[in-house]
Amino acid sequence: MRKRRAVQQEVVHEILRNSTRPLLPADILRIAEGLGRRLGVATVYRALRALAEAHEIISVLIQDGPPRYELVELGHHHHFLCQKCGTVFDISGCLGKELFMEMVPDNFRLEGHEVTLHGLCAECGGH
Amino acid sequence: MRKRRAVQQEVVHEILRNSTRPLLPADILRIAEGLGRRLGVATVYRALRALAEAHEIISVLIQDGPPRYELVELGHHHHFLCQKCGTVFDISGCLGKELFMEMVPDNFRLEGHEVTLHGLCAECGGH
DNA sequence: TTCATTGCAAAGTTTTTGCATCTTT
DNA sequence: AAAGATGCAAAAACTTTGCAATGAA
Repeated sequence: MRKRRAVQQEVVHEILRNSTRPLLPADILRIAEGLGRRLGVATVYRALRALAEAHEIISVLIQDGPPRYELVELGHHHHFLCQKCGTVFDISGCLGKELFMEMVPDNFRLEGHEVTLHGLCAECGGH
Repeated sequence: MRKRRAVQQEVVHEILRNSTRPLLPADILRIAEGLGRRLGVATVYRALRALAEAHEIISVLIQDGPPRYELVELGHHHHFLCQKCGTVFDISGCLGKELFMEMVPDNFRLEGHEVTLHGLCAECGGH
């Protein structure tokens, strides 16, 4: 595995490491700014692409929005989008790959799955 | 419900109706071209937005690509992305909302869910 | 005629790339 | 010095908007 010496790439990685939810490139820029680290947009996108290729992060696609990124080391989990406040929550726990096997057409090979739930979070009046 | 008189919007709707999988705006342009119907890009995007607002179509987000669109009338189902050829297949059948209930944090309200499977399709060597 | 729809081109967003400069080894 | 990382600005990809022309009622 390649060593990641690059200073700014490390900043991106660290920001993702300190987040409890998937982040947008713009979030990363903003957070870096707050930390006093100035990042160029290009650097953020390049770092995200490099990290994604190294399988250290994955992109999370949520309805009607650009991709967000989070660490692979968080492990397999899913997401919940609050339709009111727009927050994306990490959901721990997974029903298991086996369950999805039966959905796959014959002769297809299932490599993975993603589940995105949506509704209202507790804050926004879930109950 | 508003009547959709617009000719070109109807073309977009018809193209979606005749598709067995979710389409990209670019797919729609290309197919329309093949049908001898010339559509402006703007018209396609406007039609898609109008149809989406009328809840006649939904957007389907797949890893690493812009949104694709398909008819709501296809009913609740999920998708399979072939990682080799990039085709997105409609998967009939759903495990049922109940299964996902247990994944939702307390006090959240679950409104819906999406499942995206990925792997290899039969053509690409699933087995 | 009147008003919504359409196409084209301009403008907006978001992401990528070219290139000169700066770092790290 | 060599190789790679970075920032900036230009370019590219994708989507939306302004506006004059068109088409349906």
